[in-house]
Amino acid sequence: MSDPGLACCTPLSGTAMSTDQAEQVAPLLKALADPVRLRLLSLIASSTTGEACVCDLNDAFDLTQATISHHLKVLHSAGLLDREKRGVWVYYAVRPEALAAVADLFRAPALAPA
Amino acid sequence: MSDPGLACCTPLSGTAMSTDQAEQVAPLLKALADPVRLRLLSLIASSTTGEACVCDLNDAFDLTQATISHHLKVLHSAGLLDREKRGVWVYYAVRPEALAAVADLFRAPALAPA
DNA sequence: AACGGACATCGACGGGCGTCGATGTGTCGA
DNA sequence: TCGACACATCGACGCCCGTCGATGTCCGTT
Repeated sequence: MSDPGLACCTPLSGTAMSTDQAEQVAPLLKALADPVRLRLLSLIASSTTGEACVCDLNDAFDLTQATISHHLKVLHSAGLLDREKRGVWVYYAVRPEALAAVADLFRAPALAPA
Repeated sequence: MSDPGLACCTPLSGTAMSTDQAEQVAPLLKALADPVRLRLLSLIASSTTGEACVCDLNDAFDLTQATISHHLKVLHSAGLLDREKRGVWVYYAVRPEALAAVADLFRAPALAPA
């Protein structure tokens, strides 16, 4: 053998993302990686008051109320949405810090070097 | 009934993400929403030459070569990685434009209004 | 107290995804 | 030419995820 393990190695400088970091960030991106949840987030963020109640969001999709509720729960559990119950209705609002954290992810040197 | 359909509506201003947009962006985020693929991207981006061959990446994980190859294919198919074969080895390099596009997503007014 | 509406939760179903071992393809060296 | 290596592809398996209908919980109204 010609010991090929030596020839191809460009040693990968040290500032790469750790396994723990990756496993911490992936769920956040997984929560965003769904067209329905993206539109939900967008609808809430683009509302005049910065928040929206479930009944509004429900009408924007051809999906069951149970499904919308599930998606909102995913976004809320991921820390992307705030949830506030007022009377009979429940209002969701985006958490700008969470979105900013995601945006910074792709400008951090480990992922966007130049 | 008190016609509750009228009371809770905060009309959702017009600049929300369309269904087509959401279905176009979701696959990109889905490609990123995996801890292994995040680390792969990070390892490649943080290498001194800006690229890495599969044999290097393979050693960084406790996964089969087939699995790493699969993840690299996903990232490549999503337009996040460039692929170049040189001799026996295959080198992958990040496409900064694709990452920038993702970063801009979360600074666009539809998702990050303030 | 009783009814109805808003939203969450539950259980189930189907499809997609991550992982694997095995095999195929291309390249280099002996 | 033959063998070894780097990497891709191919089924196959198990599991998670999106969706649904049905049901539960809370609140306001009458």
